[in-house]
Order: sequence, then structure tokens, then C-alpha cells
Amino acid sequence: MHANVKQNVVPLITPGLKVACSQCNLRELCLPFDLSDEDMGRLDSLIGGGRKLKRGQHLYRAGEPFESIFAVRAGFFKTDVLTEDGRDQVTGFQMAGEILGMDGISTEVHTCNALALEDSEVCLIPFTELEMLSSEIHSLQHHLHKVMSREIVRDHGVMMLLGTMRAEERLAAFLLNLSQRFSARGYSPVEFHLRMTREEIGSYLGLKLETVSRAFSRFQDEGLISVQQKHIRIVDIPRLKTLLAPPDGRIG
Amino acid sequence: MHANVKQNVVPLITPGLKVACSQCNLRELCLPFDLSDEDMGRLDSLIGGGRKLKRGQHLYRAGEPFESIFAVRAGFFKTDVLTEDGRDQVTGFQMAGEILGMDGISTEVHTCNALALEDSEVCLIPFTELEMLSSEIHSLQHHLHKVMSREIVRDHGVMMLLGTMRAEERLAAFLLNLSQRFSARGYSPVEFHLRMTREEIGSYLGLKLETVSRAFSRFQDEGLISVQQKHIRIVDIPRLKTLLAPPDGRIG
DNA sequence: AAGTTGCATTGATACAGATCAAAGGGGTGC
DNA sequence: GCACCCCTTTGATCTGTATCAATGCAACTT
Repeated sequence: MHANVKQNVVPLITPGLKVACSQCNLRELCLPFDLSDEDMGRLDSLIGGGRKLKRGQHLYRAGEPFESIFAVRAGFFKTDVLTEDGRDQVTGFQMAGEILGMDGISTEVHTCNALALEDSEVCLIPFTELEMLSSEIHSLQHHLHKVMSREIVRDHGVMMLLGTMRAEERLAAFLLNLSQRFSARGYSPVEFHLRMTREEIGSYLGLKLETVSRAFSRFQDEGLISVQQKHIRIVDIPRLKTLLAPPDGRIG
Repeated sequence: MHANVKQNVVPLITPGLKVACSQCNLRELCLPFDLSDEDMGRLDSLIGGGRKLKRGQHLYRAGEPFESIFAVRAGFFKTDVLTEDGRDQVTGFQMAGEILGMDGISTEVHTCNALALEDSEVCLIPFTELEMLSSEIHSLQHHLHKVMSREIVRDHGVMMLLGTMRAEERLAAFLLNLSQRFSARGYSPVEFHLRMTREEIGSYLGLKLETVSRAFSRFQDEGLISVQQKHIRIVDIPRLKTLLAPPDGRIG
């Protein structure tokens, strides 16, 4: 990955990259949701263009001033938090239609890093202007709140995963989550390409990369999935789902 | 705790409990932040009164329709998520000035339970009305966004804790976090009363209650803290902080 | 004041996942 | 198209935390 030596170069807005929510087939997943044509137009004119990123480039880094949130148009990202003492926690993986950067609102400074895991495209949404517009368009305001709330709920799910699940359960939950999200975007729910390394999966799931690799192998041995490097095929979704319930089943 | 047999009774709004942000000494920590007198008055008239809860009573439960967020006026809460298969994860502990219930915005239904760990009081903030007001008062809107964003950032911190830290590090981080929050409210940063059980701490930190207990004992043996049941005195804050850095220190 | 009940502490043992180590394979960049 | 390097896999061993178990403590009830 020699391209990575250039990862310090902050990519500029791609001049020719026109974006318009009104034309976007991700609009059901993304911000605009259910706006009138007129309001959609106002949102279009707010979106500050797009930005293309090569694999390995940072969309933003912790410490940079916060100005915009981003909508993933295409590609795949990871976000991670880094502490002074060198700990590194992947906090999420984002795909088309998902919003990045809301961590920066609270302090006006980004608190995590967002890195493109493949060549990607995002829409830039200047936050101050979004706030102004959303105070005029109630459904936009409400949808923004829903998006932020959804992020909070998602985070609770990750806490649940990290706090209560064993390694295989975590990985099963991870695969099923990816499956569901790919499916919602019109891709196969059973066959997909992992954009992240075992180490990144491990960081997200609170496991070491070897543990992730072993769990993949065991799933394959048991006929649940087929793995070949980053290519995954889920063979038995129902049985994968049963892994999420502990052996003794429901209690109480 | 026979009083708990009544915990199913949903507490109603306490009729006589008048609340006013303008009079509240928590306003710097809570929603209003820096409003003009006039705007403060409008916010006051929106707040739908207060509610008192006895220890053991639920403020809301997962599945209930979402209508309001809540500001803790006094007391102490925990929030937890419960899965169908019986897993239980404490997602946070909330004290005076902190906001509860933002998880419910995304689906219009609460996704977690909020339980009073001691006799408590909250302000009811009807969310639809808050949105309406916040589209008129820009600084209120922005502050609401900051509060939600802060929750996201906090969640990332918990992920970091659950994903990368060992038991003693988690407990040290937990104690230091409590210390800092008590301090911000004018209480002693070194001496406080835990409102939650070892099991609840364990659930929050992804540990078993025995592990929490042992870690407390070890901290005491090493002269870092003094523990007597739920009473904690932090003897050596600096040394407690060093526990958060791994033995080899900063890397890279 | 005694009894009850839940919570906390402590010890012994078991086990899941981390760590250490080595080899093979595939994608990437030149 | 080739070579290099990173990623992945797999094995052996170690260790931190869970689990199982029993006792102690404290608050609340009656």
C-alpha cells in the first residue's frame, strides 16, 4: 500500500463532483428522507459538493476543526479513536448512505479518525448551514435528530456486543449486521467482500486478529460460512443467528 | 426493598413540582446553557413539569412510546439494554444535569430502560415542542445537537474501555470519570458514595461482579483508594491515572 | 432486637482468548 | 509480469477473567 505514504495530504473538494440529493438513489437511507421537491432543492444547494478519496486517505482526523458532516456516496470507511497511550479502537464501519462526523459537533473538533477503506466518495454537508436550513424545514430537523439518535442506539448495540458476547457471538453479530446493511443497499446479503482487515475487525469487536481468524475458520468448518481471505459467503444464515442466543436460551 | 414491588406503577407527573430552567443551578451543565432571559422564559414554559421517582422506579422502559427527553434534576440513574435472549448491558449512569432518553428519538420508542438508583427528580422535556422551540432559538438547537453529539463521543469512550482495557484499567477509568463528574457538580472528587451495585458496575464495564470486587480490594491494598461497601475515597488520584496508561507507555 | 435478604468479599479452579511464533498466500505497486 | 510485503492462517502455550462456592456484612423488616 505505497499510496498510503500520501495519506497526510488532505484531499480537497473535487471541483467537478456535482452532488444532488434529489438525484441520489441513496436518499431513503441518508438525510433527505421525505422532503418536498422544493425543500429537496434547498438541501441540494446547501450540500457543499463532493469529495473523492483514495483507499487509505483520511476523510478527517481527530483534532481537526469540525465544519461539516459527511454522507457516504460510495465506498467504505472506518472510524477509530486513538488515545495518547496508543490504544486504538475502531468505532464503526460506514457504507453508502451513512453519515460520518457527528462526533465533532460537541466540541467543534473531530474526536476520531475517518479513513477510506476503498476508493470512496462523500457529500460534504456544512453543519452550520444544515442547522440553519433544518430550523426552517421541520422534517429535515427531525430527521437529523433521528440520524443522531440512531447512532446512539447503534453504539449501545456495540456496547452490548463488547460487554456481554463471546468471540464467536461477536463475529456472528458482525457478519449478520453487514449482511443486513448490504441487503438494504441492494447487494447480496449472503456474499460480499470485506473491506477491512482481520485486525480492524478485531479492534471493532474487542478481539485480537488471530481470534477473528480462528472464529472465521471454525464457522467455515461448521458449514456456516465460506471464507476465502476477504471474500465471505454466508451459507446458513438461520444457524448463524442462533449463535447469538446463548446455549440455555431465554431466561426469566 | 419491599418498596420495589411497586416499581411497575408508572409514576405520573408530580403535580406540584414546578421546574424552571431560569432558576436552576444546573443550567450550565444541562440544556439551556447560554440563553437570553427571554428565550429562557420560553424554554421554562415548555418544560412539562417535573417527576419524582423513588429508588427502584423506572423512568421509562424499552418499548414504551417516546415523547420526552428528561433532564436529571437530582438523584442518580442507570440505563440498560436488554436483549430477547436475556443479555443485560448497563449503558450508562446519569447524574444531575445530564439528559436521558435520546435513544428514543430514532424509532419513537424507547430502546433502553432508565431506572432510578436513588430517590430522584427529573424535568420532562416534550421532544416535539423542544424541536419547535429550537428551530426558533438557534443556540438552543445547536446546544441540543451538542448534547447528542457528546453522548456519541461518550459512547465511543465506553467502546474504547470495553474493547481495549483490562479489568483494573476499566475500573480506574470508571472511578476517575465519576470523580470528575462529581467534582463538576461541586461535590468532592475524592470521596463519594456509589449508588450502584458491584453487579451494575460490572455490567457497565463488561466484567463480573467478583472481578469488580477483587479490583476494588487490590486498589485498596495498594493504597490507591479506600473502599467500604459503597463508600469510596480516592487516596491517590495521580497514581490511579497512571493505571490507564499501559506499562510500556506511549508507542509510536 | 432478632430475623431476613440482598450485597460484597474471598478462595479454588476452569477456560476463553491473548500472546508468541512460524509459514503460506495473495494483492499491490512498480 | 514480477517481486515484495502485508495479511492471513494455524499451532503451542500462557494468563486474566469467569465460574463455582462459601462466608461475612449491613440494611431493612417485623
